[in-house]
Amino acid sequence: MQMTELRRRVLELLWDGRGPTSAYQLMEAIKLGDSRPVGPPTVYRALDFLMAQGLVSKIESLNAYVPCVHPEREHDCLFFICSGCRDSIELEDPRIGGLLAEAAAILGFVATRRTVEVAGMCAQCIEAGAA
Amino acid sequence: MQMTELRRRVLELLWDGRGPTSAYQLMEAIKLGDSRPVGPPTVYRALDFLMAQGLVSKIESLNAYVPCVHPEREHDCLFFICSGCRDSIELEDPRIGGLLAEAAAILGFVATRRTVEVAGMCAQCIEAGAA
DNA sequence: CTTCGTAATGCAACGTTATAACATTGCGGA
DNA sequence: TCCGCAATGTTATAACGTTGCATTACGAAG
Repeated sequence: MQMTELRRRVLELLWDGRGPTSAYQLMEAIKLGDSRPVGPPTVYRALDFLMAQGLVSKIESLNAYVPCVHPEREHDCLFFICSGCRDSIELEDPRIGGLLAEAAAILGFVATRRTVEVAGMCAQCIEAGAA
Repeated sequence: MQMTELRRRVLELLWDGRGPTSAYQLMEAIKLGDSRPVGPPTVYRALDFLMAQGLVSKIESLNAYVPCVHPEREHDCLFFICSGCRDSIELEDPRIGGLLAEAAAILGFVATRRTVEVAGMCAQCIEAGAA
């Protein structure tokens, strides 16, 4: 048993949402959207599942969640988070993963998860003159 | 007016603590240590100040705080966080900053803050057989 | 086609992290 | 002296996340 209605719904909401979405925003959207409201544990379980599948990532510095752009590939996500439009841009750069792996190797550290986030302002928001 | 008694106290507690320390742990330590208890805003304000000075970093994936190892230099912190001993190792690798700057430049993104965290297990904990 | 095991969800309560809004204190300079 | 501002105190509340246990749904073994 895997991709259920609820989990699909959460994933759709993440795709529809503009930018990183918090678990409580998802709860709210579910309550408003279809009928049946759900509690925090339900949403967090769905998110855990989706993250385990590599379909969703958590933006740690926002406590919010985004769909991954390349669910099919092994992903090594790298996020640029704009404080103007509140949206995030996901990139991939294998070189960063390489450097982190190298540093880990020197330390004898076995890595299981990575978080790489850059906060700032995107080109459009700068253009638009958001100070 | 700058480094006050309270702020110094918080910084000392971070240095004394083993590994990343949460704001509420700091509050607790202050309450136990000297006399006067403080509220959450006070601790968060002290942490904000210390982070602005580059003396402290927040580990976003733990919602906890650590003193920076090289407060004097421009720092581009990179953390390895061990799930065994709950401690973190701070490194510097200008090449990672370089790659992030390069990616930002391509996007036209102006970066103001970076978060690079690797979760996993450190050499000692692996040695000690922590599964 | 029933029974059983397990994955998934529902639900209530609680724990943890962080901020808002406003009052108070203390110290330096006009 | 009195004003102004940085820092802190205080209260309440918002936001994020988890524990523990009950219930439902569904597929496989008998």
